[in-house]
Amino acid sequence: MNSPVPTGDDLVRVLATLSNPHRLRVVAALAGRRNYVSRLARELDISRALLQVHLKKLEAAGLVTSRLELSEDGKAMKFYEVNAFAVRLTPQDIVTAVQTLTPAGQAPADHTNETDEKGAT
Amino acid sequence: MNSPVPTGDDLVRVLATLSNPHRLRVVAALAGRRNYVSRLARELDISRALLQVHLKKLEAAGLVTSRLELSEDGKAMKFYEVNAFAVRLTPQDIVTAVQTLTPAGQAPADHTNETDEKGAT
DNA sequence: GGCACCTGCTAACTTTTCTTTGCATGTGCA
DNA sequence: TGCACATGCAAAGAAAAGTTAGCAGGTGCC
Repeated sequence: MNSPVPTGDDLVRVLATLSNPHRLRVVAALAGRRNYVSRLARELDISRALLQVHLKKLEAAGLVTSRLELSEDGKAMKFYEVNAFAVRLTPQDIVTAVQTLTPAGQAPADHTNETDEKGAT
Repeated sequence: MNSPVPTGDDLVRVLATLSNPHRLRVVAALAGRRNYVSRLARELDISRALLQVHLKKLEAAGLVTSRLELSEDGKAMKFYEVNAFAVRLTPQDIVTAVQTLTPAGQAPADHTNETDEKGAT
């Protein structure tokens, strides 16, 4: 894990991710039961391509997790499930979060491909 | 008030509003003490025009309130203060919120100019 | 082989959001 | 009058996000 306590940048990322109706619906759908991409797309009635993009964002924000599995008949299926999370948003929480916000103008670190680096700095 | 319980659309609006570093900083700054536009702009070191746009969004989302006041020396100053709010975000909360989401493709009602309509429907 | 499933990618387009620039108004004061 | 400080707004450009369309690959089965 990166940091046990979410930084301001993390918060921004999570909020940005959840501020989209499609993604909200995806999370809600997965909260019931895990599902694989094609089926979820049919159930939500959106294109698979579109769903894939949203799922990637959700995963990048750490809100869902994917797992590639092989069904009995040998087909590759990517299952997604929601991670447990709980964000509280009050003015005071924001005061705290802002303290760990990357200063304007700088890139807030890319959490896209981060398995688990352990730097010895 | 419109509805005591925030609808899914409200949630999306709030999250979209708070998913911006500038606006997060504004909320944090106002959480300490209320302030007027020009001064706040100087303190946050952003242009007044930019701040104004962000403040409008925050107000539209119901997160801050503005009040035009006249200083002792007669100058008009617009003070902003944060409203108390508390949003909880868990998968389960999202399941609930999604139930009151405007179906895709439709306009989610414009809360921009809403003083306090009381419809007799 | 042809069809029905599954995944993954990207180029291109549309839409939304963000930000700057510039000008308008008003006050008080030297 | 000219300067400092306050507000407000809109046009226009730049950047980011959302969406579609089309292609690739793979498996199993009739």
